[in-house]
Amino acid sequence: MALDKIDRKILTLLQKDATMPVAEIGRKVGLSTTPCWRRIQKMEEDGVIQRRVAVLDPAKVNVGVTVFVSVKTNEHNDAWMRKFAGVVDEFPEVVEFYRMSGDVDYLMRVVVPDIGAYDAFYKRLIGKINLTDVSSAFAMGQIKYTTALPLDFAIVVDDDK
Amino acid sequence: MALDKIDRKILTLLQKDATMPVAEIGRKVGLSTTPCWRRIQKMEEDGVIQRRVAVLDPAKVNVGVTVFVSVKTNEHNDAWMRKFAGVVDEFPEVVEFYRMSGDVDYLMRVVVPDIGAYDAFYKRLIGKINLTDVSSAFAMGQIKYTTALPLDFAIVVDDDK
DNA sequence: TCTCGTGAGCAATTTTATTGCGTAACTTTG
DNA sequence: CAAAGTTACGCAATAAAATTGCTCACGAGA
Repeated sequence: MALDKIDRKILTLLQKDATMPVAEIGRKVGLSTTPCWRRIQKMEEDGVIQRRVAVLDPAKVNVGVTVFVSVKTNEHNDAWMRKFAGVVDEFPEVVEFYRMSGDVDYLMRVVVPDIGAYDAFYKRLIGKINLTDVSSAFAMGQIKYTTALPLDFAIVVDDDK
Repeated sequence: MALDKIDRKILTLLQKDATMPVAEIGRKVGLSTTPCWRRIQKMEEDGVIQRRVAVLDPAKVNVGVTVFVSVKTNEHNDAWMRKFAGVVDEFPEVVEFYRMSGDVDYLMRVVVPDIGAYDAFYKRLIGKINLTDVSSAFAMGQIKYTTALPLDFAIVVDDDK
């Protein structure tokens, strides 16, 4: 599952634009179409590349507002966590959800059109599961957002190129 | 720029899997290839669809740890904000960056291999820009992560279908 | 040196994307 | 009410890209 320099170049390109023809990717990384294609296939099979998706403009689909919701709880057992996860999964407004260390127990990122919609979401959420300590922080603006992960840390075997 | 029910169905599919052939998308939304293709083109031109990207498995590229970094500052001017934004842009580890209301001024999501790498990142960051009040919260696990935005709020004109 | 395993490339072949053209439904206007 | 324009559809042809089969070259180990 190790990635060499060419693999990482390919991934860098695909993280930016997954519509680029394999022939062009090959050209950019110094490979002909076939071996380049095979490398991509392998990375998909290995699960390094999970999927290819369309990224939409949040404002254009009317979810320009991001809210970070912190949750503290007393229920520190696995069953409750699963239930919470299940509930959250039902809400498409929740685009990210983390179990945290430290001060808060869970953190989620929620996208909505405006404050009013957030309030409606909030009511629906607490209707589905009992949450005691919830705190919401509104983002005034998204300065950076990328789906591209840094590849500088990827495991490498042979990296002389 | 309004989206009807068919457009939203198309977007739902493309947000899940952008490799699906247009013919198949058309079949699923009850349209032949051409009009379906034209709708997709239009949404790309309109910027509703921003891009198509490959999504990688964080663990497989060795950035399995997410850290949320909160920043408070006294510098509440536009120039400083731009500088900060510029600095952050240089760091591929920072995948999201928000200007916040309330308690903290900025919030960023950082992905790294481990605590040690986070510390190294932190040192590099504060070497680039003077930050006084920084607080880091580690995620113990990612329970949900999706690039798919909810389409329930999208602006609609004619939605009788 | 011989043989095997790994990657590369060329040249089909198959799949998809893209375009040209004609038709039907709905709207606007005289 | 009908003519004319606009919009969206579908079929069929064309162009582009993905995918596969086969062969060749290189380096490691017997």
